[in-house]
Amino acid sequence: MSELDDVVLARLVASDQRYTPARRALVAALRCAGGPVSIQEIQGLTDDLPQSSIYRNLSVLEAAGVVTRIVGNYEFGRFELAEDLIGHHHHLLCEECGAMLDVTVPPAIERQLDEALEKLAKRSGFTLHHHRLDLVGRCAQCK
Amino acid sequence: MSELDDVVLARLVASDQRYTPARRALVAALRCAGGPVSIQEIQGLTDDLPQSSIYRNLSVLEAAGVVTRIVGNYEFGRFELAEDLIGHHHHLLCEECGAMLDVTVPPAIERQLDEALEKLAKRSGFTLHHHRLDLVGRCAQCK
DNA sequence: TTGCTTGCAAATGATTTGCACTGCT
DNA sequence: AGCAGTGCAAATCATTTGCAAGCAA
Repeated sequence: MSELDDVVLARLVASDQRYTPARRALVAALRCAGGPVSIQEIQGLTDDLPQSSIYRNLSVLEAAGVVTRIVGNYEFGRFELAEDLIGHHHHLLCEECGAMLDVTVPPAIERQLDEALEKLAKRSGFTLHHHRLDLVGRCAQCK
Repeated sequence: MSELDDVVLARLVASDQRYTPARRALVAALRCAGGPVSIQEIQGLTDDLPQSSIYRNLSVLEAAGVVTRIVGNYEFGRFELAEDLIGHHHHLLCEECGAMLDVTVPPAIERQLDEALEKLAKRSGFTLHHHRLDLVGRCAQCK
């Protein structure tokens, strides 16, 4: 049981939830993925959990703040571990095959961006919680 | 008939499509909206076009390069005029009410960002086409 | 007339939910 | 025993599509 598991367990307990085998399998699958994964990919990574269980347990994990659900371009939903577990990052999104990969922007850029966005948001009376940045293009395989 | 209509007409013709009243109504609705709008909002903005016509015509307009389809946070799809028609911009996204508003980032920031992202993309063997930046938070009304 | 467009209703596909059952505690 | 978690199948919701009728070139 790794450090990550400890944190996950703590958050589930805080939400009055158990850390069941199915949930462990989901967290393990998300951890080894290099980016947000779809339900189908999760089914491949785990031993064929039924879809409904995947959806239901991902909802529980999301409510506990362990998992984040995002949506790619068109397609369906994708899931990843929460940013405070794996660090702030962004995504490379392949227009050809729909793959999504994690990518980290240099802190200097990130900082400048945050400052600029904060000003912009304020100008619109907007309370900024966070930003989302995707790099859209074509991945190495689809070139 | 405005300048925008001329461009739209030209692109539709280039796609072997007509600029019908329904399509004009859609373009007009998208033009007066201050950001990407949902199908429901479009239904409110136009004189109750049937959903299927809205979807079908938006597809035609998207194929002609006039309209871009994006997807908000969870919810459903949203549509806006193509960036080359209304200019490069980003979105303010309200977590509370789901509203999406256009926002423009200062060119200086935009330029630095582009350079940094281009380097990052190259490092992953990725061909960068464009980027997408959303400011997520709470809008003035939902504060 | 010929073919694109329309509008309804039915089909699709991702996601959610009802319900009976299993397995912890 | 009591309650949360499971898995199937049915329901839901946005979106797409088939098809018959309308309209424009």
